[in-house]
Amino acid sequence: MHDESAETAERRAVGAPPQRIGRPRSTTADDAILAAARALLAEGGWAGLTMGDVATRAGVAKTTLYRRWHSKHDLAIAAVAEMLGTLRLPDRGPDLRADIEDVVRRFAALLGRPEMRTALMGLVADSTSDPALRRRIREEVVDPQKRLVVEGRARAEARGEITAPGDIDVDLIFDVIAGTVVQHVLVSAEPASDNWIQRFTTFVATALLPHPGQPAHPPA
Amino acid sequence: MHDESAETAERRAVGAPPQRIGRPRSTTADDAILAAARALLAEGGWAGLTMGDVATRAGVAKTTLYRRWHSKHDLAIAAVAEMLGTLRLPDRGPDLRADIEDVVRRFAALLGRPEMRTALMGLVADSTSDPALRRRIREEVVDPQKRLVVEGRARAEARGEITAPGDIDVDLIFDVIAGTVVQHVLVSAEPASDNWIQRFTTFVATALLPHPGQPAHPPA
Amino acid sequence: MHDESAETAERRAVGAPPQRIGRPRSTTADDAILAAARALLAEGGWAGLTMGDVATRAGVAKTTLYRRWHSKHDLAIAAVAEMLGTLRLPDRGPDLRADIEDVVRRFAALLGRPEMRTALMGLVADSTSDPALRRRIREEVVDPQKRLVVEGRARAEARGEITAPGDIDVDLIFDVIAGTVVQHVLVSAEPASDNWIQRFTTFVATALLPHPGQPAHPPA
Amino acid sequence: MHDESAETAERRAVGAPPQRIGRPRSTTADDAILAAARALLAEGGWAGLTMGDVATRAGVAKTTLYRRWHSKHDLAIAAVAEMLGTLRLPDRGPDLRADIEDVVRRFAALLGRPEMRTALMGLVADSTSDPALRRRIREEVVDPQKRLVVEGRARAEARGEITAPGDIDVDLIFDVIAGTVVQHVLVSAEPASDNWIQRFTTFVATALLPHPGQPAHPPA
DNA sequence: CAGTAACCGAGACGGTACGTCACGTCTTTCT
DNA sequence: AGAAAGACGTGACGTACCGTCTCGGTTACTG
Repeated sequence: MHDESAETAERRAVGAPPQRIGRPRSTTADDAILAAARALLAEGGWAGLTMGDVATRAGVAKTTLYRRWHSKHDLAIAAVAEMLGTLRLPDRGPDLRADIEDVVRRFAALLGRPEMRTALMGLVADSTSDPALRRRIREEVVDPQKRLVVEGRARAEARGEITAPGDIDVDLIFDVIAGTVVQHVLVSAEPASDNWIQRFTTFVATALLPHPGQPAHPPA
Repeated sequence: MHDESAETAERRAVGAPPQRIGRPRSTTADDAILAAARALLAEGGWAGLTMGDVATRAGVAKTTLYRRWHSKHDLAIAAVAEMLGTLRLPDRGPDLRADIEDVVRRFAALLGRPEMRTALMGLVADSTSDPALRRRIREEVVDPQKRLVVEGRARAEARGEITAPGDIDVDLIFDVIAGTVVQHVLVSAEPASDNWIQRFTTFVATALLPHPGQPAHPPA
Repeated sequence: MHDESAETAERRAVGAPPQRIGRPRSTTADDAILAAARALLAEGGWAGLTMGDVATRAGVAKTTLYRRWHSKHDLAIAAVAEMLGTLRLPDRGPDLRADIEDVVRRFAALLGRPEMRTALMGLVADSTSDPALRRRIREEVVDPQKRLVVEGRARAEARGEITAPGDIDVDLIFDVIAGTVVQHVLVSAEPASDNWIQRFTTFVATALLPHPGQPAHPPA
Repeated sequence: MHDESAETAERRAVGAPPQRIGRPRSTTADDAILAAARALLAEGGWAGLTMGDVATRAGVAKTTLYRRWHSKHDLAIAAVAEMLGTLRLPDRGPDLRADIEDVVRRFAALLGRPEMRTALMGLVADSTSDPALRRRIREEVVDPQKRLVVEGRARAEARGEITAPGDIDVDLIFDVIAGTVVQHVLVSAEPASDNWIQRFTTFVATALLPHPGQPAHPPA
């Protein structure tokens, strides 16, 4: 996302000259820009995210914007990544099912925010014919979230719910959860009700822990 | 998709006068336009689908194009719907697992075509901030495919694999299959290998038919 | 203006078969079309004269319209010529000055009608880069009006106001009167008030009959 | 014609800061655009004046063009006004007749240029149904040329050819000269030959200075 | 009285220009 | 050297009108 400023932060951290020559970049601009971008995404969708409008609303020149992010895609990735970075598992969960339910609920809530779903789908759409963009999205947006599945697996193992880590296929579980929630919320366009979350959680938990005595589905 | 001509086709089906007054629309233009649209989608992605280019490549005036479809969205929906309409279950499947595997494989193959994934994601992206578009996509593109799940359930019941139709939640199963395949192929950007298809099929089948004696996952 | 029908009329006049084979043209359509054309010119100016709108308002198909006039220009010429054909000198005038004043007044009144000035200027504008159109306008619209000057000269000679016809240069007088009125009404955009008509008439009459004792201009 | 830049020029003239912030407008673009507009008018008439073609030929983007002039009309007015601004009376004329003859000759020469007559008539035509446009044409194109008549009258008075300024009605004389030349050159479509100029000059001079001893018309 | 030729309405068709908008770059002055 | 301002080239948008064409159907004269 950021290019030079990330580089700058790194240099600063290792003790290199902390200040490049010339006027330093405004520290407040970044936040103002991202906030403006999110607001415009929420209001006008992917097409409403206009570089000119972002600059105007952030009280910043277009030049400043492009100095930090090279394109609309870069800016959108930055905005999305920041929001996704806030996803967390709860501190304590009684069992795997509760952890699954929790992550489904949190992810669905995130997709309920218009700026999130708009940016995410806009990026995915453009990435279908742009391998470089697709790679960046995967690396900076998608893959970091797999930590949730990895952590859930570790907890399940610690609790003794599963015996071998191989019993849980992280990539597959992640695709099932993320894909299904996106499909339900954005394509089927139905709200992620408590009932739906219960049904989906049961579905996933049954696939992972197929205890025979458990009912397959709760009543809808 | 079509507006007036769809209405016409319907009228024709019920036996009303099949020919409206005035010069009839060119019968070849529709196919040429849809073919051109698909070609451009495959070559240039969602942004490459330009009304002017579609018209040029189809050997047709832009006005002709707009006479049939009111917008780029309408055109894309028509192109997508036509491609999706070809999805079929195989004539005979030995069991539910084979039917699941088959539909996953076919859907993944369809998403492997660039014109398909490009149009589908472009539409979904734009629909995130356009409820009317979202509704049309759901009605004309998504919902018709649920027939595959309904038919699979009917077969499973006929075979005695499930005892009550309520054991299979059509909407949920559909969202799981469609969402997961899309996420895997388009977002995670990994090919739908045979191995992956097997693992995912096992996952779904286990959730639906949680026989205790069956291993949860085949070796990756 | 009309092409085939003019030819038909000619044939009829010389006694040739008065009726071509096939269905004869609707006799009411011509008037309806010209009336519609004039109405649209008056309402929307030159740009408001749309072949499609003319057809719609006349309750006629565009085909019918183009069968009679080959282009928008042809149609406008027909509409203008019909209106100009109504210009007449009064039956009796006491002297040359009165005849001049009268023709100025009538021509100014005609140019006061929006459909007239709109069509006339639209045609002249397009004719500046279209010699064929310019020739047709001159022959069918402009030159026929010179009869007014010729007739005025004949009357003046009959009255003894001038001794030789060469004293009055028909083409020049026509250009002075027509051009000045157009310039005043359409370009300078001032109304052709009685006072202005008097001043202009005096100007022309003075140039033609330069009696020394007469004041050059009445008080404005 | 120009909107903001005209305002800027004015500010600059009174000594205010001559440079607004931001990138200044290209100084060469204006001339290139007006030259391209004149060339296209000369080649293709009023219909040949296409905003897209002007931009292409001027080596400029269409947006640049619309940033300076809001419409085809604005652009044409600018082009015409610039050409008309070059009209001058000769430094010294022996008498009123020579001044009249000179201005007629110069104006006829100007109308002989296709870009001039095309733009002028195109504007006048469109102005017949657009009062705002008509007003702008009068103010920016027509009225400034009345200075020629005013100056000619001042000279005639200085020479003693006329005793009172009221003997020459500026507006009327202007309409007569401008209107007649336009009518002759553009509508009657005859060249402004020396002979015609002499005859018309005599006509005007006779009306203004009706000396009895002078022959009314030279031999044609 | 059937043919037939030209008419009529409706409207689709290829083409061309319109004026607007967003992108991402460039060019200026100021800090 | 960063920042604000805004002009710049590019290219797509969806609309409107032109003049042509292609239908089904309607008159009249003609053989």
